[in-house]
Amino acid sequence: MRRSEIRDHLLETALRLFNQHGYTATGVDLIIAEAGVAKTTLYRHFDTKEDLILAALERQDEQARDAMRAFVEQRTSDPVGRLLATFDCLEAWFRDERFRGCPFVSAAGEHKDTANPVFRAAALHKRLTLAYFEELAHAARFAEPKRIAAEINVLHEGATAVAQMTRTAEPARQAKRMAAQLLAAEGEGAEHSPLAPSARREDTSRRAQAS
Amino acid sequence: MRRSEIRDHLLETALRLFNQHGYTATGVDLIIAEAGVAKTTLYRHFDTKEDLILAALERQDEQARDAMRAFVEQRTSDPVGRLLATFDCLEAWFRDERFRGCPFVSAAGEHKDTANPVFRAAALHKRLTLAYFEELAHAARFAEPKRIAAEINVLHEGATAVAQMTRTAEPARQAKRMAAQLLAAEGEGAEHSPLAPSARREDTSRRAQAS
DNA sequence: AAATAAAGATACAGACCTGTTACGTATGTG
DNA sequence: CACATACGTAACAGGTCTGTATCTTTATTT
Repeated sequence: MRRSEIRDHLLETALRLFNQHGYTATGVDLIIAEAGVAKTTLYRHFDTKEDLILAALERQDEQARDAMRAFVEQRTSDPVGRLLATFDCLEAWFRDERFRGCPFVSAAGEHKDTANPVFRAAALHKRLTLAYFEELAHAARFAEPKRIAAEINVLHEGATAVAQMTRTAEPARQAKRMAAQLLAAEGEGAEHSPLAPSARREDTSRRAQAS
Repeated sequence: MRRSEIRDHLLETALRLFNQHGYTATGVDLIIAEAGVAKTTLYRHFDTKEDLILAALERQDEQARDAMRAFVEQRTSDPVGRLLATFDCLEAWFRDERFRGCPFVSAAGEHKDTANPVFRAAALHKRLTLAYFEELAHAARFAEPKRIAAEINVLHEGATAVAQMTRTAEPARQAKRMAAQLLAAEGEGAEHSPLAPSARREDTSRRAQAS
């Protein structure tokens, strides 16, 4: 194993254990045992456990957002359809047997101080995710893309929290139906952009019923 | 201080510290120091720290649901208005400087195993809260009270999660607007009950804009 | 082949954690 | 008064945690 491979392997192992047991509850001894690596090796790559947590969160952030982007973009090219497809991505996540709630919300729950670097890393991920929703809402030419994105965001967080407690995938579908209804209502107002509004509205309602 | 008073005082202190720093991060030494009691006293009232956590969660569950009931019932007697008033209760919670996210979601985040008693206590609170929404939705004579309650629930959880990360109260108002829109749309269909539908619809849309 | 860098193994320091034990003190009751 | 009960103080047992120090082994590069 080369140096960078070991670092990657450590991050992947830590990520898995953090998601499985939580951040504080996962000791470095467990991490190195599962990774099959000596403690000196871990501390040569990361100065402290907090540094490891931060690196793991960064990696998780990239993985999660890249995965959603890829999932959504290969699903459809319709902007409104992509906004709705994000909920299918959620559903696939909830169906994963390893799903135990949002790692970033849990990180913020274990490090509640807003000045804490772990909290800030978690909050950054949420801002970047929201920015992606804004990107999609902007592409869909909604009159208020920021508001639409914030609404989608609330539905995402709500579905994730409910799924964390119930351990079912249903909240994703429910949130998707709610999103479809809200987006369809947006299309009816006069404030909507003129770009092919009737076609998109039709398309939206179709997606709302399907899948 | 009588025995029951000490127990109450310990629970209140533990509750405050758990919400401030998290469950694992709060040691019993800190709890007894803040409560001004000896360690033997704590362990005479609670066998283990987990028992203390469970008792604290039970207390928090009662307090939170009682507070929401009281808040909502003194606000209005209109069932739909009460469903919407739950979001005002949320907003007041978010405005509290001590707000650091939902303690039950955090508890579930620190004890991710569904067999863990702490997780189960947190999940129970969420089921009871959902039952209250169902009660309100039933009183509002919606055709599908369970679905309505689940939707309100998703919006509550979403607003809470977003507020946890942003530390603003805005998500409560946003979720309330979304709820108002969804509930108003419910009233328009033929599946709605015949009991004074137009009056309630009017009332609902008014609440949606106000406050 | 020698030199250099990285990883493994092991032990341990020092702090912190939960939970217990022993003993003294205050209060109220028979 | 005698006794029971509850709480306080203090020390500590036993474990776990993060992080370090020492030494050996492996692998790569020159």
